[in-house]
Amino acid sequence: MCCNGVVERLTPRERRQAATRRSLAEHALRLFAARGYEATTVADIADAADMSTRTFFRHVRDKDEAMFAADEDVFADVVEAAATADPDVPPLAQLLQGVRALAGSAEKDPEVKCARERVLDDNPALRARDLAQQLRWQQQVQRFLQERGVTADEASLAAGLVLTIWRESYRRWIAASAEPGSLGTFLDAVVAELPDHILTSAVPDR
Amino acid sequence: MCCNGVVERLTPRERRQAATRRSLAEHALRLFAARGYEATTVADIADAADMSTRTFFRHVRDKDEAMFAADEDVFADVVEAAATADPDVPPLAQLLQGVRALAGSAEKDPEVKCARERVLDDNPALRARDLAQQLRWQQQVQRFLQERGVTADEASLAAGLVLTIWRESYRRWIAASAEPGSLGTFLDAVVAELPDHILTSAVPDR
DNA sequence: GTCAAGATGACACATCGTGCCAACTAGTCA
DNA sequence: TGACTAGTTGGCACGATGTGTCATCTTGAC
Repeated sequence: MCCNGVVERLTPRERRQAATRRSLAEHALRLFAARGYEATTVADIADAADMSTRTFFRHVRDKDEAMFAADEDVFADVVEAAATADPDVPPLAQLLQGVRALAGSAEKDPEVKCARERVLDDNPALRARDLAQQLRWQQQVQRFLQERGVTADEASLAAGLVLTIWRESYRRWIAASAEPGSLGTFLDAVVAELPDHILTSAVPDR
Repeated sequence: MCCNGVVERLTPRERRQAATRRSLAEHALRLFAARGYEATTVADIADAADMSTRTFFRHVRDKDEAMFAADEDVFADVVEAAATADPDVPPLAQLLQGVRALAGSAEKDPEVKCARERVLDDNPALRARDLAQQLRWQQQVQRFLQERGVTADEASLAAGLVLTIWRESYRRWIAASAEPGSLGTFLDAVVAELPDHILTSAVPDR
C-alpha cells in the first residue's frame, strides 16, 4: 500500500526526519497555494511547521525544496517494479510496466496533485525545479536500461521518451481533473498514439 | 546568416540593451566556468561588465538569467523556418525541417556551447533554468501545431517528442565534442532510430 | 543516572534582489 | 547654443535567503 517497501528498515531518527520533511512539504504547498510563492517567507513555513528558520534550512536545502521534500523518489518505484517484470520482454517494455505500476500510487491525493500543478504553473522557479527532478528520474531510467545491455545513446533517447510519455499522461490526467483510476488509461492512450500516428506522419518518407 | 531577420528593425536603444545582455551573458558564463557559480557573486559579473549591481538587476532578472540573456529565442527560428516549409507535408514534418534549420545556427561557437554544458552539469539550479527555457520552447512548438489544426492533446505530445529529439541530438553532438557540421547528422540519426527500433520494441504486442 | 551523539535555536554575517531618489546622458525643439 | 524631456545609471536602505558557529536541549545506548 505504501510507496516503497523499505519503511520498516528506517531508524527512528530517519522516520522523524522524513516526517519533518513531509510536514514541511505540506505546509509549503498549502502556503504557496494560498498566498503565492513570493509572498510566503521561509519564516512563514518554519512557523507553520513549528521550527526556527535555522532548523528549516537543516531539513531542506532552500525554500524551493520545502515543497518537493515529500515526493523525491517516486521514480525509484518505477525502476523497482520494472526490475520484477518479465525478463523476456525488451527492457523498455519492462520500464513501461513499471510506469504503469507507478500510476497507481501517483493517483493518490488527486486534489493535492492538482493544487501542486497550479502552484508550479504560477511559479517558473518551482516549475524549473520540478523539471530538474524529472531529469534525475530520466537518468535513473537511463541507468536501468544501460544495466540491461542497452547502449548509452539508445538508453538516453529511450529514457527521454519514457519521461515524455509520463509527462504527457500526467498532464492529461491533471487536465481531466485527476480522476482516480484513469491515469493508467491516459498512459495507454499516449503509448498507443505514439508510433502509429504521430511519428509516422512526421517522417512519411521512411 | 544572423540568428533572426529583425535586427535592423531595432532602435538604437534596443540594440544597446541587447549588447549589454550579450556582454552580461558572456562574462557570466566565463566566470561561472572559471570559478564556479556559487563562488561568483553578482558584483563580480557586474564589475566584469562595467556596471553597478543595481544596473545589473535592471538588465537581467536575477543572477541565473545573466547566463541565459543571450540565447532566449533560438526556437523562434525553428517555428519561423517551419512556417516557410512545404505546407503539404504534415505539420510535425514541417517542424522537423525547422529543427534542421536551427541546427545550423546552433553549431556556432561549439567550444562556448561545450563550456556552457559543463557549467549546467555542475549546477543543478542553472540546469533547472535551462530546462524551464526548453519548456517554453516546447510550448511554442505546441502552439505552432495547434494553429495548424492538430488537436491540443496530440500537439502537446508531439511537442514533447520534438523537444526530446532535439535534446538527445544536442546531447550527442556535445558528447562528440560539438564537431561543426555534425548536429544535423545526429538529428537524422535520432529521428531514424525513433519509430523503427526503440518504440516498436517497447510495445511488441501492437 | 550517565554519557555521547545528534537536533535545535540564537546570533552574526554574506549575498540576493528591490524601492527610491538624485545625477547623468542623449535626443529634440526653439 | 541652451533648455527641456525621457531614459539610464549609481548609491543607499531595506527585506529576504542561506550559512557558520556556538550554546543548549533531546534522544538513545549503556
